[in-house]
Amino acid sequence: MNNREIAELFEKVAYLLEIRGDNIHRILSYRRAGETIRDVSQDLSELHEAGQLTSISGIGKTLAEKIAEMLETGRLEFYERLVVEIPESILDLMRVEGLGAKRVKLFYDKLGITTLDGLQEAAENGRLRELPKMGAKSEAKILKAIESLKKHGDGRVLLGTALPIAETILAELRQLPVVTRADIAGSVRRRKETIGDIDLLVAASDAEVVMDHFCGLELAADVALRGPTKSRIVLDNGVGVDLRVLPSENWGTLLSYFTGSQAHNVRLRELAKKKGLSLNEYDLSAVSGNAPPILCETEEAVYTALDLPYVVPTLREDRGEIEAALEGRLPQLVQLTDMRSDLHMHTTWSDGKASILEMAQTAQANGLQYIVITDHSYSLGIANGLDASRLRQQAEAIREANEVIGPDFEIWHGTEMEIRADGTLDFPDEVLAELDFVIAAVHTALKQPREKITERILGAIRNPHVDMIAHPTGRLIGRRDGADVDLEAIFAAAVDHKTILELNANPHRLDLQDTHVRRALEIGVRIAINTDAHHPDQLSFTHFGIATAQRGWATASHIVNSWLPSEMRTFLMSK
DNA sequence: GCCGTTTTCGGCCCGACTGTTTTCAGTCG
Repeated sequence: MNNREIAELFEKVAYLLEIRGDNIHRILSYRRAGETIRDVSQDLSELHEAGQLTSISGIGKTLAEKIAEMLETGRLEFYERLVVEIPESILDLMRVEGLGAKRVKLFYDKLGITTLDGLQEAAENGRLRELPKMGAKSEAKILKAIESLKKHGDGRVLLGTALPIAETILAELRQLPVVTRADIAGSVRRRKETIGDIDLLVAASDAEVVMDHFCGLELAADVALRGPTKSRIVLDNGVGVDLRVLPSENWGTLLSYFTGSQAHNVRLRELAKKKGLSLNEYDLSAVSGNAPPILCETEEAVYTALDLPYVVPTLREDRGEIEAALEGRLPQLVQLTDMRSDLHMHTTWSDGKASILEMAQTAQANGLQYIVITDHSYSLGIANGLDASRLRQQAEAIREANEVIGPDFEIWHGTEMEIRADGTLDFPDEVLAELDFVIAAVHTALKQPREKITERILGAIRNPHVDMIAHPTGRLIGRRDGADVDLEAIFAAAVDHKTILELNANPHRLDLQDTHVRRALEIGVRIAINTDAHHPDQLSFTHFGIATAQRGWATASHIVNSWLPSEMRTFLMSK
């Protein structure tokens, strides 16, 4: 079993224990273990072999034994015993919004409901309302939630989808005269790669006006709840948007609280507690005595009150940032303004939508100093890939574009060359030698067994002409899992051969992902943040890559795009 | 089930909203 499968099984165990009515803290241990394991970039099997499973925070003796059992046997006896007691299909019911363990258990115990369809039928036939604490309204809500679940799934969307929506709504609310402050909070602010709910905070002299406007937004397909300080609308795509209208004198604690993550908040509260303070969304108050509560108008003030340096939202995941803050070793994270290049983009020569010059001019307007044009190579026929002859014609076109754009900007010539299914490359060394920068990538046969696909990529890394591996796992978030590659081996080889690995900034990819970046940097891999733009507009994807790099604790010195053209040349010469 | 500068026991965050109650349980974040 791999990390993801182990994480999922622990999360299922947590739900089953919850339905069974087990101790809440035991349940949370399993749930947190699942969440933590999703964040671990190293393979659990490696940690197991090294006897280091319990070095993962939240994994103690018992859970380490269970992980070992799953790794060695591919099964978890504890889970198998649980599903004898409670049918596995019941877990589907927990995915219905508004249903938790208590009601799911009630439906099972009293009506024998074990499936989503069974629940829908019972609701349609008015059988749920006969149960204690249930009524017609609850029944209708459940039907609606089932419909939404069947239509939209769990409703997680890409950051690239959620962020523009959040910014649009925020901009509209800011136009209301009563609004004095407005911010995005939650996972959008932390720039998580996928988003469950959009969280917005507003300070206003009249909450009612804001709520009216919010619930009446054209985007709102449905108003899920409406209170004096909190409302929630649901959009056509199934995404929920929560709005809280709150006072501004304690904006710092509010923004901090609603930005999360929950795990980070828990750590902050523990720190507060050790100082004899209680931290909630409203203030920091003394646990005993009658000192007046501390109001924080800024987040900086919250961290200062806890004797911590400010922790930026992209780090707030309880992945060691609290410890680093306490010890004064928070990283100086890479910023958008550090970027001087984009090393991966396409033009009309292959499957891009704009000319070399259009891409270059947009990149220059975005503040870059140089770019590399990297159209596809010929075996990716679907993308109109270039053969050696067209590649040489393109070299001429790039020379011409350089003349037009003038001396303040450089257009380099490169390729995004296929690593074919058999591991061979699309161009021979003598063709690659003519290029300024060579990317190699896999786009096909991503389902190959681990050893085979890993060896394909390792082969490319070992080729002295290959400067970078693009989107190393090939994942498309929510659509396609990445290839089963041995990233540890790839990171080690990338260091040995001075091969750059890409953090692809396209919001569908974000590959390497944040946890991979973190691990790669520990090993000493050089990372590039590139847009892989197929259109000038997509050159603005860089900020998604920056956010992901920050979530991977990257500083400017880790990111090769911070180098001057001359520095990059020197590096490439040294390979 | 985890964890420890209150360390091997006893904590483990807590407030808003809804629907069903007649004072609160369930769910969510």
